[in-house]
Amino acid sequence: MQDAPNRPYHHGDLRRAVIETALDMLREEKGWQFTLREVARRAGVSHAAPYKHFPDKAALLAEIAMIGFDRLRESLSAAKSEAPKTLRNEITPLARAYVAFGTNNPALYRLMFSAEEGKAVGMHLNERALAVFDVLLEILRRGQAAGSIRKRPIEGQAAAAWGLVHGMTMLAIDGLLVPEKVGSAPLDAALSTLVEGLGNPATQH
Amino acid sequence: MQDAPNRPYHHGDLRRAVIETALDMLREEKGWQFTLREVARRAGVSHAAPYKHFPDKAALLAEIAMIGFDRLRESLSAAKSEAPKTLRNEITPLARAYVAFGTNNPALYRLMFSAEEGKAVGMHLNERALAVFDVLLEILRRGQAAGSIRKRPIEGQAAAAWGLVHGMTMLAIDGLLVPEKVGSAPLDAALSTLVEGLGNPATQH
DNA sequence: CCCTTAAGTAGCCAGTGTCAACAATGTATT
DNA sequence: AATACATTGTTGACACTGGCTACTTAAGGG
Repeated sequence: MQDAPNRPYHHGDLRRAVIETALDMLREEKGWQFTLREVARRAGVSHAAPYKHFPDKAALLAEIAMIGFDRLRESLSAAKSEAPKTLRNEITPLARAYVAFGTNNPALYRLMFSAEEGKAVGMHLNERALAVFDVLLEILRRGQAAGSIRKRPIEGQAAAAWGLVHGMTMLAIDGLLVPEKVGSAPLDAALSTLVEGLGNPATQH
Repeated sequence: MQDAPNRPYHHGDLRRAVIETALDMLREEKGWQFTLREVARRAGVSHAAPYKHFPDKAALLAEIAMIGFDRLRESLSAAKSEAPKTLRNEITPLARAYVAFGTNNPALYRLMFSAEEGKAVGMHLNERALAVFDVLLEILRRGQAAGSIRKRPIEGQAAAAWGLVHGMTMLAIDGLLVPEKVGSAPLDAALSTLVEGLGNPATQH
């Protein structure tokens, strides 16, 4: 990662580089220490350079969080297109993709739920975040229409699904899904319980 | 909250006072800013006084987290003794008590899952934390024995229940359970989905 | 009366966000 | 082509915070 010694004075595309570097850092997670100076250091640039592209730290973080939502939505959409078996069983790969995103980008996922000063609410009402939620709502809607999912208010079912995957993601990130407590395949177990809860009992699983 | 002007030089029971103050601070949540100096300030002592009772910040935090587990277990046990209707429906008040604990002590709850350097794992394998989990396991066990809960590996069912309540708690703490996304009574909806997933379909709900 | 304990005071040290002043580079205008 | 200007970097510093550590001072017990 040594910079070329004769790297040009002007980086060329620092804005993007800063964001990329920051995303990398958020993938590593070591202790949620995210400092602007460290970003600059890793980007091979002076500690004040990022200020030419972002007014302050919060602005960079906000932008990155939004990118996080985009990527999460992409992951979910990708997972959705596979496994077209039962509509009802489309929930499982979707949930798996969700948790995988979180465990693969632990600090980024935390940032997206940052809770710093209740700022998270604003982010989650942004259209890019709502688009993620829509992937879930859409599946539930179609499942209900096809009769594979219980007829209940979808927002409530969405709450259950979201709550479960968010919880499992957080527990996984924190390394708390240890066999001593939750057995050897906690995610499998939790997801099948979820599917039983959402699914229409009149249909076979 | 003014200190008596002629407060004695020796506090008398500062250790306990520090812990109490810290617990109060963790109940307020404002931005997860927990500094030793602030604790000392609120306890009305000098910023170095706590060091006579705790080797460092981490030690204080660890002790407080353990107290958190004790209190959570107490809350759950209290909720369990009420509502003795169906065994299966004992899950709901238990879950409600869990989420209530989290929302009432937001920063404390976060601390208990702190994830700082994977330190959370150790805490959660401590007997005082396992005691919390046992409340849940016990109910599931009895429910299975009575036939009101599906016969499945309990650790898996526990994973589902824990994941869901943890997720809902976190979302609630972060203020993300907004009607726009999850409707007006997300917790109710999520819990009934959970109960359907755990419950034995042969039994009426 | 001394000596241990528990408190207070002062300060070090390391980081961090941010800003201001300067330098290099690219771009536009004359 | 030459010069002015705007962009985008660099360097250095400031303010502040927060953990932690000496050293000093009060209180209380043998």
